[in-house]
Amino acid sequence: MARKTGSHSEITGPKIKQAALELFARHGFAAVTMRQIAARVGVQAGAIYNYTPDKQALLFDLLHGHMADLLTRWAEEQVPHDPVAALDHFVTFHLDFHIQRPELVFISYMELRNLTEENFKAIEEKRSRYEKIVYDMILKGVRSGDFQVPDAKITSFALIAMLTGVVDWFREDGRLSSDELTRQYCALARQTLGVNAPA
Amino acid sequence: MARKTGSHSEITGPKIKQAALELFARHGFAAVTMRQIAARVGVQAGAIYNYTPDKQALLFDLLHGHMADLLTRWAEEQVPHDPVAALDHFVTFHLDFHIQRPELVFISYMELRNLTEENFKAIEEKRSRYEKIVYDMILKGVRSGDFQVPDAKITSFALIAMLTGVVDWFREDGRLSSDELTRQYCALARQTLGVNAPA
DNA sequence: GATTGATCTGAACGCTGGTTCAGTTAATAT
DNA sequence: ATATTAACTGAACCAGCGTTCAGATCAATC
Repeated sequence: MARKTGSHSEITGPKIKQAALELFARHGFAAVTMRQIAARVGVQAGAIYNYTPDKQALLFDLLHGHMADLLTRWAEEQVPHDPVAALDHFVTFHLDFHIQRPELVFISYMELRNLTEENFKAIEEKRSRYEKIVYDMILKGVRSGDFQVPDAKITSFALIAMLTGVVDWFREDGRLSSDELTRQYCALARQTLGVNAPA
Repeated sequence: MARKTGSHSEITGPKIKQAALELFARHGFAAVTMRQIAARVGVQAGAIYNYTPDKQALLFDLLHGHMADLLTRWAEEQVPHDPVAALDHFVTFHLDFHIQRPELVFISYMELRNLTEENFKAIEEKRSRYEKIVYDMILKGVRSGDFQVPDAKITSFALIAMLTGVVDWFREDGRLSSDELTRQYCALARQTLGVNAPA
């Protein structure tokens, strides 16, 4: 046997990415073998190398695509000028985007150390760009007097951490709908940033 | 050659744990080999098996010890009755404890999936106990009217995430001292929990 | 200073890992 | 129908894995 009936690169390629994503998320990059990925696609291990130069590239493509997607989507957003409205908008966007891709979020945090140095830098650069967006947003609100925080930098980290941490426990079929979740977190974020805080 | 000069189990044992901790934190459990751990201790791989039955136990001991330590320390704390003071006290304790053990915190989150099911349950049980402490603290403050939050459960997750996230970026030799950090986060946590929020 | 037990070496075991590639088959174009 | 190309198999390669263990050496005791 060799080529399978109905085999197509437009099919197999994405299938491999998806299989790799799921397995990396569940067991971790280092613990997953090329043969496991292949088995999930229904193919032999060697076939994967028609689609990726090596295992490392498989991981990098996932992470890089994720970050690129995040930045592109944000760039397409129409951000309100009012700082409080902008905060709500960001919280909604961030939760929405991350909740839809729990596995990618997971491995983007967990598997950074399994990247080569060069690949790591590429991801880190994009991550910093995103963090700067949050930082700038907070700074703007602080300057306008809408936000009141002990330290803008710390608060930006804290905000991202508390938002992104949602993927650790949120389930679509759980107690809260994603709409409710967003509403709750908008309120929580406002409090954290000291909206309406006593002067 | 066989036994090394100056070899002692009281020395080698802890050294192995420490080496495993550092390497697991840096490269991930699955990516670290017994030979790497041994090399760092200055010993052959076989010698490790005088101190641990296998690699899995090495990981579990680290995680289990960490969680046990956390719960024990907290049990020794004298928690104030006033909800706001209790919050400050918790934030201080949590940051302090976690900042002193960044590697353990790291692997306690990252390497859970590399535990056997049985070992995982043991850790998870302790983790839940800790989360319940936070949840109860928040609930108490909400009932007394000192805190105002959209949802106590969500807020407990958000609080833990934003506090624990500190180990991702905090460095002892950075811009902030750990004292300043604690102060900032106490203020931030108060805001997040809606202390002094308008009714 | 001889004996004994704790501590470690060094080599080996069986297995599995990522990766390669010559060969085979399905799809496509002629 | 035939030729060509794209997709995949299956087997192999070798390095490295966790783990074991007989034997060597040091430290402690008497």
